[in-house]
This record gives sequence, structure tokens and C-alpha cells, in this order.
Amino acid sequence: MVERKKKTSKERILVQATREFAAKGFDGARVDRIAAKSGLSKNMLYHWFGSKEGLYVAVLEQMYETIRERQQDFALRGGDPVEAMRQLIAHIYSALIATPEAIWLLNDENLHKGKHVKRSTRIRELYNPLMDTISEILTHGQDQGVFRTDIDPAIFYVTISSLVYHRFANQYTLEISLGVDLSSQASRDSWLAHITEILVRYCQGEVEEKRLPIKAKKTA
Amino acid sequence: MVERKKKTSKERILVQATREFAAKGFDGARVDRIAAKSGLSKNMLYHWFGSKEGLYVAVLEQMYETIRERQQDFALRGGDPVEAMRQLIAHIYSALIATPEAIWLLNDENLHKGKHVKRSTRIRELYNPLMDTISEILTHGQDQGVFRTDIDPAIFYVTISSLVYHRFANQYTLEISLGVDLSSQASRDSWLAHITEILVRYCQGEVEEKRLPIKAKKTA
Amino acid sequence: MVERKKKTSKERILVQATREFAAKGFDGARVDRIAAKSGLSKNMLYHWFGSKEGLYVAVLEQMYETIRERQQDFALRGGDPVEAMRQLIAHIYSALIATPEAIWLLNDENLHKGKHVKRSTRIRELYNPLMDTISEILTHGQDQGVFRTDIDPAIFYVTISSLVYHRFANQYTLEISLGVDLSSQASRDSWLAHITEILVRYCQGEVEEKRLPIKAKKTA
Amino acid sequence: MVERKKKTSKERILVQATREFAAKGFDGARVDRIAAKSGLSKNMLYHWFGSKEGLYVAVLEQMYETIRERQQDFALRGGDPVEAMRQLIAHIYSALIATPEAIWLLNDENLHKGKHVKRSTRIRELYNPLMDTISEILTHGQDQGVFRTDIDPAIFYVTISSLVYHRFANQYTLEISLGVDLSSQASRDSWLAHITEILVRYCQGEVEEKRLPIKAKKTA
DNA sequence: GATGAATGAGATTTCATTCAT
DNA sequence: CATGAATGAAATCTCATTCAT
Repeated sequence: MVERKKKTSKERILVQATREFAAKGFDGARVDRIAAKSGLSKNMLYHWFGSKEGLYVAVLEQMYETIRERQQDFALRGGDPVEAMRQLIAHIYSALIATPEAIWLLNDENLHKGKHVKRSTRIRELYNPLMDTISEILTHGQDQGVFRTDIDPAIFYVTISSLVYHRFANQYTLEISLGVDLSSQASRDSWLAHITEILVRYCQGEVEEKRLPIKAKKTA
Repeated sequence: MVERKKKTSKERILVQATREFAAKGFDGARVDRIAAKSGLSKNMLYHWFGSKEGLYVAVLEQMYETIRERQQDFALRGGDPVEAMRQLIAHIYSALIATPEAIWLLNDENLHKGKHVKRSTRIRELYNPLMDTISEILTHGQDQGVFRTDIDPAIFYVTISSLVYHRFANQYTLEISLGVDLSSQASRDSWLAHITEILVRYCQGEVEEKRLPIKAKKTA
Repeated sequence: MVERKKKTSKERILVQATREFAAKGFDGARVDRIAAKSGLSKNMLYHWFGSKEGLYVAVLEQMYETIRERQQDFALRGGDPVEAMRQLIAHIYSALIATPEAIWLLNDENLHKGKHVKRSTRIRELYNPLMDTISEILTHGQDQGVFRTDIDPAIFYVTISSLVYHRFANQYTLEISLGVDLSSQASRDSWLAHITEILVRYCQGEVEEKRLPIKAKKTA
Repeated sequence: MVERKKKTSKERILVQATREFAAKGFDGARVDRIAAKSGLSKNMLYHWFGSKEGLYVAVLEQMYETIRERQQDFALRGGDPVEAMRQLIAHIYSALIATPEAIWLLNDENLHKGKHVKRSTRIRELYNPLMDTISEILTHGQDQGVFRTDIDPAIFYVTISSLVYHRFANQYTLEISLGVDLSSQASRDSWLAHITEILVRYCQGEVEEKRLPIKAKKTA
């Protein structure tokens, strides 16, 4: 039974603030605009959130929570580890597409050296379940002898993240400098296929002997 | 014998503006600060660049040029394609490390939907030589039968770019949420080794049969 | 019973802006000064009028309205057309004296080629009732056989306007170059008598046969 | 034999300054623009004229001189006084048309309460010959019994001036508010005919008994 | 909870003028 | 006689925040 509650003022502000901060970044965002779009006077915004920065932190927290929720309503843990991995990647990918503000909020947050995220203890915890899922799938695959044994789950998540986010976060400059289309649905679908292949293939690969990082001369 | 010429005012402004815009983004940057750090009064900035936005575009153009220059003082084209690919990746990686402002300028530019880059015709052209190099290496590898034959060079560049940039661009939020260290030299080196392995392995892989993009049920 | 309401901020700004723009012209006027004299901070001015130019347009519109109102609280339409004409002229004259800013605002507006007035549709309409009054008096006089029959009301208004305004608008340069006094009350009164005589005499004159406009040699 | 001298820098500056000041007024004029259009650097302008204000005064003086010269290359003093009057008016009118900057310079100068003109002793003297001519024609007409005997030459000049200048000085606002055309050649020609008729008729009129200036009720 | 009016501090931009050569 | 580079002072405009109700 769907109950469509009238949104509280606080929620309305948060929705509009998310849009504004995502669209313009912290410095480009305008308190006036957020208030106007919420259909409220600025005072309410200060009443509930204390300051522009307070509102920004609230937006960030909500965004993290939303995206983690979306990533985690993901049940499959038994069965084929390769298939599980494929589904995990697809899941992370579609969670991002469902929360496009995340890209710009994270972008901007990194521009400010994580200043606001640093303060929030809640954000840290949100990642644990995701890391657990990744570890589980990797271990499962290793136990079955289909995945290589030297994968660090955190580094692996950074790898997934790179391949998932960057394409969106840099969509505009990449399109312009390379002359490719990254905005169509087809392009998004094929990108998912592409990165899934790369990541799975990497997991399935053999452990490689170490090479010197840069300008190595010789290979065995 | 190096002759250290006194920098012109214009150059000094550009240097300081690059720092300021990279550190704070367009909206957070302050014209006053740029002028003060250049040791000039604000007027000169307007004299040479017309407006804050004009200065920003100048900074962007110079940054693109610099980074492309760094990527291109790269001679090797003959020899082993696998080795060439490794060196290309290492080159792109170190070009980025040598131009860290690029990350933030691109970040910010994407936040503004490529508004400024769009105007600059020069920027587009800067990518052509890089794309040529990539194509050449890929073709060479395919001719020798060591690389798969279905790689689109532009998409491949997006892939490299993802793995190279994202880690830096999102360093702060990743460190905080995952609890990993991404700032040490060791971590940078091992990341290069990691992504090189992924990318090379992908190139060397067999052409894979197409799968449905999302939620596919069956594996061969 | 007159109730002297406290003026709103908007009105106070408008009053001071009128003074400032009339005294210094658009380019010479200072937003700071207007704000200070209104007893408000500059922001309010921008809050209510958007920009210096917006404020200027508001001032112009109000001035036109005021002056037209003053010209139109003028009832006489029946009776002696000569007397009506005398009163009309006196009315226009005293409306101007009661609104001395008008001279300078119009002066400046013409310097800018009517740029701002052009935008305002309201201003155009304000003149219609005045033109109607003039036409009526002229027709009435013609019907009675006391006025000549070839007078174009618009051109006649330009004539009145010339004789009414110019003396004030060019008061300073005329005083200096001719060495006359134009600032005393006596001088104003006798000027009104003078121009009334000229205008009435013109209306009463016979229709003149056309002459070649310039350098005509012969008169009948 | 026409000798086309190359204009000196000083002259070039003066020409461009006249245009700029006439087009924008003192406050709206830009020293940079004047220098640029003169094809010289700003320093020259300061070298020759000391300051923006100095340049403005030079422009004003030159303008007065030019217009008086044009008004005075007018020989006829004998003959028919009516015809002389017609020619005088036509002369003043065409002198103005030949020097259109004069309108705007005088406009602006009056806005500033004659501040600059006041300083210049030369300007005052320039009017004397013109006043002499007017007086002469009037006296001549009075002697012949064709002109009324109570005309003050200075006031008469103010009257001519009103009818000649105002139409041009207020061209834009008049056109807009009245919906008439004042810019065509035809309209200019017919205006001259119009004002000539008015002025001549006035001169030829009988001396009128005095009336109370405003709101007089009845005359016997 | 809610608002319209107000503001201080600071942002970008402009411009007449001068300095060094 | 000429200039390119530079500037101090001040202009217009912006914006997060608070006050009074």
C-alpha cells in the first residue's frame, strides 16, 4: 500500500539542495536558488540546517546513504562466482546511473580535499557491507580455483570505481576531446559490457610475476 | 646552458591562476588572490585576459597543451607492441603526475558541462596525435597476432583514462570511505603496475562473444 | 485630513535616485550615493530594481507619469479657445517648473538616443490625452474661425515644447554666452508671457502660402 | 588650390574627442576610446591636454568657435529686414545642422551647470558679433516700421535658439512619445519653414499690452 | 514554523592617470 | 614626440546571513 506523504519542508529543501549542489558545486550553488525552488524562504533553510555548509553535509550524507542502499539491495551471494561478479558490477553501475548527482557531489568534494566527508563518521561505515560482499565473492572464486589469489578487495573496488565513474564524471571533456558519444543509452550499455569483460578477465587471470613499475627493460 | 629568462607578467598571472583554479575551482577561485600572488594589481589581469572567465580559458588551454606535450615526447613506435603499450601507459601516467592541476581543472570543467572547453577549438586538435599513437600500437599488435582485433582506440583511451585519472581525482573520498592509502609513492607505483597488467591482459585476450548487457542469465 | 504615511524603502530609493540621475546623468550618477541618501545599503537597491539601469528606467517612468499627471489635471475644454490655449500653455509651463528633474532626465535620455525610453511601452501612452486636449482646442478654435486651419497638433506640441523646455535645459550656457539672467522668478514669468504671445499669435495668423525652405529670393 | 595637410596628432585627438564626448557625454566618454580611435597612445592625450577635463574644455571651445564661424560667414546686412531675418534664421539653422555635435556637447554642459564653459573667457566673446547682427536687423526693421519695437535681442536669440535646437536635442524622446518622424530631410526643411514663419510673424506683430502672467481671468 | 526586509563584507570589473623607456 | 606596462581608487554588483514580526 503506497502512502504518498506530503513532503516536509526539510525534505523539500534537501531535494532541491541536492540538485543545486550537484549542478553547480558548493561554491557555485546559491542559497537563494535552493530556497526559491523549495518554495520556502531562506530562513527555513537556516532554521533546519544552520548554514550553507551544514546543508551541504546533509546532502552528502543522504547521497552516500542512498547510493549504498541501492548497491546493497543485492542478494545473490551463493552460486557461480563469475556470475556473481558480473552481477555485482552491473549493480554498482546501475546504482550510479540511478543516482547521477553522486558523480558531481563526489567530484566537488574531492576538489575540496574531502573536507566535508572527513567530518562525517557515518559515511565511513556505509562502505563496510559493500566491501564484505566483494571479499566474499573473491574468496568464493578463489576457493573454486577460478579467481586469482592476489586481489586486494579495496584496490579492486577502486578499479571498479574507476571504470564505472570516470566515464560519467569526465563525460564532457572526453566527448569534446575525443569526438565520441558517451551520452546515448547504447553507449552506456556497451560500456558496461566492456568493463565487465575487463574486470572478469582480470579476476580470472593468472598471478603475474612482479615487474619493476616504470621503464623496466626485460621480460622473461 | 640554461638561460633563465625573467617571466613576463602574463606568464606569471597564468602560473598563479592555474594554481588557484586547480585548488578552488572556477567559482571558488579569487581574482584578488591570483593578482596578489602574481605580484601585480588586478587590472593587469583584466588587461591581459579580459575577465575571470577569459583567464580560466587561457589556463585550460595551456594545461591541455602542457599535458599533451608531456604525453607526446614519446618516441618508441617500433619493436614489441606489448612493450610499447606498457610504455605508453606509463607515459600517460607520469604525464598526469607531472601535471596534477589537470585533474582538478578537468574535474571542474566537467562540473560546468565542458562549457569553456567547448569554445576552444585548439583543445580538440591536441588529442589527435595521441589517438594516432594508440591506433598504431594496436594495429601493430594485431598484425603480429598478439592483440585482439575488436578494440576501438577511442574507447580504449577512455579505459586508460579511467584507470589513470580516477584514482587521483577521487583520492580523498576513496581514502576516507575505504580506509586505504592512495597518497604514498609506493601506492602510486603499485597502481601503475596494476592497471598496466589489466590493460595489457585485456589487449591480449581473445575476442569475446557478445552477452546481453545486463542481468544475463546464462554463461557458456 | 492628510495622513502622512511612512514611505517604503522602494519609494525612498526612487526619490533619491531621481535626484541623483537628474543632477549627474546616468553615467555620472553613483549607486552608492543614492543608497546612502536613502538611508539604506546598496543591496536593497539591487533587490528592488535589479541594476543601475533598472533603477534608471523606473525613475524615467515615474517622471513621465508625474509630469503627465500634472499636465492633465486641467479641466477647461469649453469656452474661449484663445483663453483655453493660454491656459494650456501656462499649464504645461508650470508642470515643468514643478518637475524640474524632467529636464535633465530627458536631456540625458536623448544623449543616449532614447535607449531606455524606447523599451518602455507605458511612456508612449502617456502622451495621448495631452495630444487629445491640444487637438480639441485647435479644432474648437478653427470652428470658431479664430485659429488657422493648417496646424498639425504634434508639430504644434513640438513647438510648445521647444519654447517651454529649451530655456531651462540650456539655462547655463545661454546665461554665460549671452550674459542674461534666466534664473529669477521675474525672468520666468516674463518668458511665459513671451512664448504665450508667440504661440497664440501663430494660431491666430492666416495660413501662409508656401515658400521654398531655404534661400528663397522673392516675396509677394 | 587645396592643400590637404596631414593632420597633427593634436588635431586627430581633438576630432575623435569631439565625437566621443558628443556621443557619450563627459562621464560616459572614455579616454581609452579616444586614444584608440586617434591611433595614438593615451599618453599623447595627456601630453597635449593634461587631463580628460582639459581635453573636454578644448573640445568645447573648438565647437563654439566652429559654430560661431559658421553662423557669421553671413554678409547681408542691408536690404529688406524681413528677408534679412529669414536668412539669419536659415543661417543659424544650417550652422547647427552642420555641427551636430554642438547639440550634445551643450546638452551635457548644461547638465553639469555650465561648469566648464564658465571657465572659458573666450566663449563669452564669441557671441558678441551674432548679437550685433541680430540687433542691427531688428533696429533696421523698426526704423522701417515693419518690426515691433519691444524686442530684446538677447531674449529674441533665446527664442530662436529654442525653436532651432530643441527639436534636435530632444529628437529621440519626442519621436517616441509623439510618434512623429523628426529625422527625415523633409521634416527638417518643413520645420525651418515653420519656425521662420512663427518668428517673422512675431517680429511683425503689434506691441501687445501686458497681461498677468498666469491664470489671468479676463481682459477688456 | 514561517516570512519579507535588510545588511556587511567582499566579489568582479572599470578607468583616469602615471611610470619607465 | 611616442609608447607599453602598470596602478590606486573607486565603481557596480553579489551573497550568505540575520533581524523583526
